[in-house]
Amino acid sequence: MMEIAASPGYSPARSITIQIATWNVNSLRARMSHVLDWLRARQPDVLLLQELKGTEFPALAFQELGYHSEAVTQKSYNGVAILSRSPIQTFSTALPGDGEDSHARYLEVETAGLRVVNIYLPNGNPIGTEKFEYKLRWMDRLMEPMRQWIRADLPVVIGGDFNVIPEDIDCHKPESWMRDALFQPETRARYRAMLAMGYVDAFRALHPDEKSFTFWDYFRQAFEHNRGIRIDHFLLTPAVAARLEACAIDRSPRALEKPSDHTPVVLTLRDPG
DNA sequence: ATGCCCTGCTGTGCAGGA
Repeated sequence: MMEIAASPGYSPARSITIQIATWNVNSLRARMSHVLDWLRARQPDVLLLQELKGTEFPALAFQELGYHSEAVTQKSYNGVAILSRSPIQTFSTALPGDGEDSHARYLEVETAGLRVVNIYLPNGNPIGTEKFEYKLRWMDRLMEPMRQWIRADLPVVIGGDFNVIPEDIDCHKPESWMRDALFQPETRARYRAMLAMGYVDAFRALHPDEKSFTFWDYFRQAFEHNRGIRIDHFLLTPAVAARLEACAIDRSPRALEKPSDHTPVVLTLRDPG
């Protein structure tokens, strides 16, 4: 549902915006209190969740906060969900192109007047294995519908955990990631190919020189030292990019006790027209 | 070069994450 943007302290021209957030929670069961607290505080119109890590999905708890929801789950691993204040029409619960692929990593819906695609792109580590090949094939498969959405000039928001460090600026220390699947030339070339199609990286478009991260590993006080990477992204088709108002990383949940290793990214879009 | 830390599982250490 659209809402009047809060504007404490001053009164700009009335602007109607919609906020869409993405958050890899690294187990929904372990992070449920964080998610509920954050929803109450931020009240995004839409929230994309990744790494649910279980088959249970507490739709009722989200409904009590005013959210419709749709989830794609599997035992132990992966899992994605979309919450929305508006009704949700589900288009697809699996990425096309491989009938053998049973991972819960893709959810495509229509809500709030947008096509919203939630992805949990494969990690791909270690390189030189089937896991890395799976990641590259998954990216190739994703690019097929992405081309169609561009051709059809659809208003599409693709958000989620891409497991891609796009450029050097997106990590604290590039040398540390040289042998990692998230930073391989093949991985980054595919991400760049998505941008070349016409997709806009919402955060980077608004903050061309900002070194900000969405993930800090649990080791060696990485968050405290801000040794992180930017791997949670929003890619927008041109029709949506024209409405781009803001894209912000909310570091606060990462500082809580027992946090996810990722923190939310919040996209703000202006009203169409 | 590796582990660090965290999660789920029917486990009592492992796989997977990034």
